[in-house]
Amino acid sequence: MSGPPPVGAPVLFPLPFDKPYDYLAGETDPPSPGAFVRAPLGPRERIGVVWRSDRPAGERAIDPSRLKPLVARLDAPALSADVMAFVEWVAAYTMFPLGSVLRLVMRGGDALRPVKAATGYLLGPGQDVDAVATTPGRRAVVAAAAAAGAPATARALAQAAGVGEGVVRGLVAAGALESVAIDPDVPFAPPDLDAPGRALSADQEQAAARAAALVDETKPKPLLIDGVTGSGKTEVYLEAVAAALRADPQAQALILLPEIALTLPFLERVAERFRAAPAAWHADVKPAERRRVWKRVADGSARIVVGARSALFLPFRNLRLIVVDEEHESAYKQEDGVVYHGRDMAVARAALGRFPVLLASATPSLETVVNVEAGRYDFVRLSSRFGPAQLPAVNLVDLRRTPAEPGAWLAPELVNAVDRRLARREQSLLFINRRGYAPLTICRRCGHRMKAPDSDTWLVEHRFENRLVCHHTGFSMPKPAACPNCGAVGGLAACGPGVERLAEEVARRWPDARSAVLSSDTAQTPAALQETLARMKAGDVDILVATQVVAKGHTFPGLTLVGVVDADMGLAGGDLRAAERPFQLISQVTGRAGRADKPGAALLQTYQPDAPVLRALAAGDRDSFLEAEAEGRRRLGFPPYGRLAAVILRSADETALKAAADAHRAALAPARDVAVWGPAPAPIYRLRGEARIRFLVKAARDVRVQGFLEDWLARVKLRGPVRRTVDIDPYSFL
DNA sequence: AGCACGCCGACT
DNA sequence: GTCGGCGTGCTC
Repeated sequence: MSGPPPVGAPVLFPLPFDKPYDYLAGETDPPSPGAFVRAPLGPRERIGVVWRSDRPAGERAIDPSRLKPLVARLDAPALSADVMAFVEWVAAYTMFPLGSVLRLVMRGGDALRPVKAATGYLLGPGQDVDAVATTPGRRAVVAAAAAAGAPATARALAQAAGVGEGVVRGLVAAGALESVAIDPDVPFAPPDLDAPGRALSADQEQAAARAAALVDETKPKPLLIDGVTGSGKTEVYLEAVAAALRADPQAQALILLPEIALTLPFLERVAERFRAAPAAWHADVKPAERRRVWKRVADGSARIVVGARSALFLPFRNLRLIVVDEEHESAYKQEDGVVYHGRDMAVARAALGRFPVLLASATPSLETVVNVEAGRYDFVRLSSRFGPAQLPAVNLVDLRRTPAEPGAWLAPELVNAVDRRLARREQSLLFINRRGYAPLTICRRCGHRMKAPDSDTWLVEHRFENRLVCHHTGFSMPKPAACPNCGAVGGLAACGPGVERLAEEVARRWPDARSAVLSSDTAQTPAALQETLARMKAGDVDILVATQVVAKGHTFPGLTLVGVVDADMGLAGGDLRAAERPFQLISQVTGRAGRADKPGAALLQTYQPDAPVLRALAAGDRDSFLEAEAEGRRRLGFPPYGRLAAVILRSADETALKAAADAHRAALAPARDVAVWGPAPAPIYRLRGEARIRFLVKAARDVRVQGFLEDWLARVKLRGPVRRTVDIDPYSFL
């Protein structure tokens, strides 16, 4: 039998495969790259994506007789060439399999399964609406149905009209509303691009114009929007979003935020600016809404997406702008599964798509600052605060000279400062970046420190729940009455302060003040968190005790004092950003004070008042801090002046782990401008029952470290129960 | 990721 | 003698 050769289609699956598999496609009208298809894989069928077929012919070593035909083509918009190119780039950069990266794109891919229709309602034709719209509630529903212009669900109508669903059903029964089958994944309302934004200052106006002008460039550079807290970065980049969407009626824009900053008030702010709710994508979005967002991003009708880092992998049809807010946040680093940095991937995504990316921060990362200095990024600076607010004066409290009383954590100077605020009816914020009651529990009798059973981590007491919790693995246990080591009863003592313990001290010192605690803890629901924030904003809280959940874009008009209980936190860590992070965190927190017409003050308690980080903070001198920090990293050849990658070996079997580490060491071949440190035990050696050993690869900036790693790791055969992961540009060294 | 195949311990 | 542990390898 002869004839035209069978038409093959390479299909990539959302599985840890590093290449697509080939299938037989129909000879007429074969599916084009990006199409979603169902194909047999082993004993079952899977959904995959038709991938680009530009691989060299030699790679297709498979016997053509083994090719199976595709089962079906799915009725979904094809993945854009942009997204496919991004998947390939991320896989190559992070050294994770191509299919694992595709999997990130297909999370929310329930949207590919057919859903049963929902019931929508619209005003029945020729009905005497006035006759049945007899109550205010009914009239409101009729008005909402008329305003919707398209069939809407009973729930949407009831919500719009501010009544219960029963009212809607009543109108249906009365024949005023007609029911039709609709897609349950209702489209997002289009943004109103003509709606005026907030009034802008001259500074903001200029920055917004710079950002908006990038939309017309064919190969725009990333733009850093550098401005102190309260300088109005959000207004600026929302104008750029408007410009991008106006320039192209199909364009989509993505605003990335660290998960923790992605709050309802922020979404409302975007909704207010564009008179339409944006699509939101973060961990708390429920499955049905995820499906809706995914589908509407894929068909291009969701034009503004606000999301956490994983939103980068949504199947945008025509993404034309990305904003990375709080660019410096380490929360952009994804540590599980495919390891990537959201900010860096956003920059790559924009470069591949040749569209602008805006990085916004009050305390830009050193990486970004260096990119600006090297001319790879542009920047605009918003120097003055909008309105009358002034930056707080920052003073250090030297705990060596004026310590807190035994069993307390607030030094006299800070106590007095709070007293003065209370007398003036102003608000204070006490910041401590430690959740729980006490970071360490120790037996007074034998000195035993309470550890997680399967990890080398301290257990943190949470007094509300009376449990000991590991903040790294989530392990928790009831607080025992007796020491598990020596059996002494009642000897377990809390060591050091956590947010709960500080709240206890506040309640003891100022029993008549209205105080509140803000922490991202399991004991607090998101709703409770929002409520506390609202009370703080309204001035109904005198003293707020908070962890870093507060160090984000909230504004508290009555706040005039920020006390940082332990400004030394993080200074001692063995990590290369040890100094940078507290600087950013403390700058953000002190940025809370003095938003309105009252000048604010910040007091930082420290045992190391001479540390460069703290001196820079007290002097309000970000640039000299960054300069000192840059110098240190340059000397060591660390990022951003050099490249860093970590290779982590994990196993429950320590003998096998050590053997694997030795094998890796032995397989090393010297390479130009590359140094490999290790094997060394990871700082937390045991985690979740696995021991971890780490190599650190340091390379010059112009070395492709991935190539070095590929060569090296290919020479080591992984044996037995040892797992290996590669982390390009590691952040946390844990 | 699943799922099957394959070679060593305690059970109806 | 088998059931089943999960290490290893494959899926076009």
